[in-house]
Amino acid sequence: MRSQDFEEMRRIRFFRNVEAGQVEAMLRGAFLQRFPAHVELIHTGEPADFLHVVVEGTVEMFSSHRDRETTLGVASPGDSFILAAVLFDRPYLQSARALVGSRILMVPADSVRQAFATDPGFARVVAENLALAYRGVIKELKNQKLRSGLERLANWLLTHDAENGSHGRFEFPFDKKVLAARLGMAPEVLSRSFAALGAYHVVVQGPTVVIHDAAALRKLAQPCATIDGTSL
Amino acid sequence: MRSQDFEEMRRIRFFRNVEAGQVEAMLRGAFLQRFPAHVELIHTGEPADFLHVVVEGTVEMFSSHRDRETTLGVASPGDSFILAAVLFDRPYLQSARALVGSRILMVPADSVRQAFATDPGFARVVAENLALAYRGVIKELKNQKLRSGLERLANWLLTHDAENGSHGRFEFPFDKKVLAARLGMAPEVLSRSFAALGAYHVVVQGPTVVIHDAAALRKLAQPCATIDGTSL
DNA sequence: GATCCTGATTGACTTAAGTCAAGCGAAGCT
DNA sequence: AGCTTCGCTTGACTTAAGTCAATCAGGATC
Repeated sequence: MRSQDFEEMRRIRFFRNVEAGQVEAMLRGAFLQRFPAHVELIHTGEPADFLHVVVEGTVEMFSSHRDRETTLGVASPGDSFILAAVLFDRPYLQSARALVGSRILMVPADSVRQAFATDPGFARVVAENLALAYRGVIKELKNQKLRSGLERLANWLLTHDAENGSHGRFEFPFDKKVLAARLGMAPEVLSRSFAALGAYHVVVQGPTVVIHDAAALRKLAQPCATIDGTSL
Repeated sequence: MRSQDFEEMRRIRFFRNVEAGQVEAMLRGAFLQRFPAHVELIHTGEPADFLHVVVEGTVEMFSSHRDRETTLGVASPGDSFILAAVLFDRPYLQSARALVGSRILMVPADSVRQAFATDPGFARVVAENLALAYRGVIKELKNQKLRSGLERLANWLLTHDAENGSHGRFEFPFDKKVLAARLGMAPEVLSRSFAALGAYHVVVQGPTVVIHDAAALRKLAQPCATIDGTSL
């Protein structure tokens, strides 16, 4: 890794509140790698060799079983993934692929475990990350089991709009079929769901969405802090 | 808490590998409480006042939204719950109710946060618990999104049998309607699924199940280490 | 420009799962 | 005993979602 990269890495969310010495120790053996779109970074079942942190780009976490595949989440810059597997030396439960060209920081598992064992501050950061990740998955599970496809879509639109300035209009950050997998439905069902949202004054024109009546959409979506809250 | 209880609590899985002094500090302000069956211990959305640890009994973790309700997991003796919420002072994402009369250790959230901040050993234990919990939910989410109801049931039967000595025969540890919620299906669907498993030589007689042909059931279930593995 | 892609949409149909209602049977009560 | 209650099952039906196939639109390529 080049020296100007060090500075950039140290600003990453994941390394905030971690002792400078520990960060450097972890970065020493680390790689900063560029992956083209659609490339698979890690594969379910393999041993956890590196902790991955998204520096730039978007990474889809997914998993397959038999002939089915589903998306479990999408990682954005600043997010780490497969931390739990790395820490306790377990096989990955998820696969990851770059959705667009991405820069990924790869920290050797040993360094992470070393830092975790010796630096209580880092252990705290790790626990916080795990707690947040855990709560995120719980929410996703509730989202999945307690809502219909249309409701999940409506809520996704609302939270995505809120995360992007609440203009009531935005572009899709990835292909609609990725969104479909993300929401746990077939692409065709997503199409039909968009059509159904016409009744709630949501208009989809190619890659852009306009929410003309947020109140109506919210009435359908019934957002809930213990499922959607991006903050809690 | 009585003094003979202290000894019992210190043997709990959750307190293994934690400094004796820290354990005592946490237990000092703790309650050991008995809850009758069907009583709700905590409720979604409330602030996290106590860390709960199951000493005896079984606790169902669930959540409701609109007019729907679903079971997110079942905690057995030795399991703690809502650790993530307690640690970072967030509202509960799940509700909990006793399935049978249960003894629950309740540790004040402050004590837990205190121990987490001061004892690196405890922080490590906490991170391990969170990592395990996280991986558990990821598996549950995959189970939910990648398998049909019948497949989920088949796998539940296999793992439950394995956890109870692999005799190919066991009694249900809770009502079938709880199992149905656990598996994410209506009770009626569970009934029909049991009927459908007749073709695989699974016989259900009231509260007992007999698996006559584990190989056939396994062929249907297609168990997978990255979904079912109780160990990984 | 013509051609290929790939992603998205639409229609017709199948399948999985939920719902409603009725009936059964064991546990518990008076 | 007679009764109720509750959990479970079964049947008939509805609804949500998946599947298959055809079509269309926009970008790339040559």
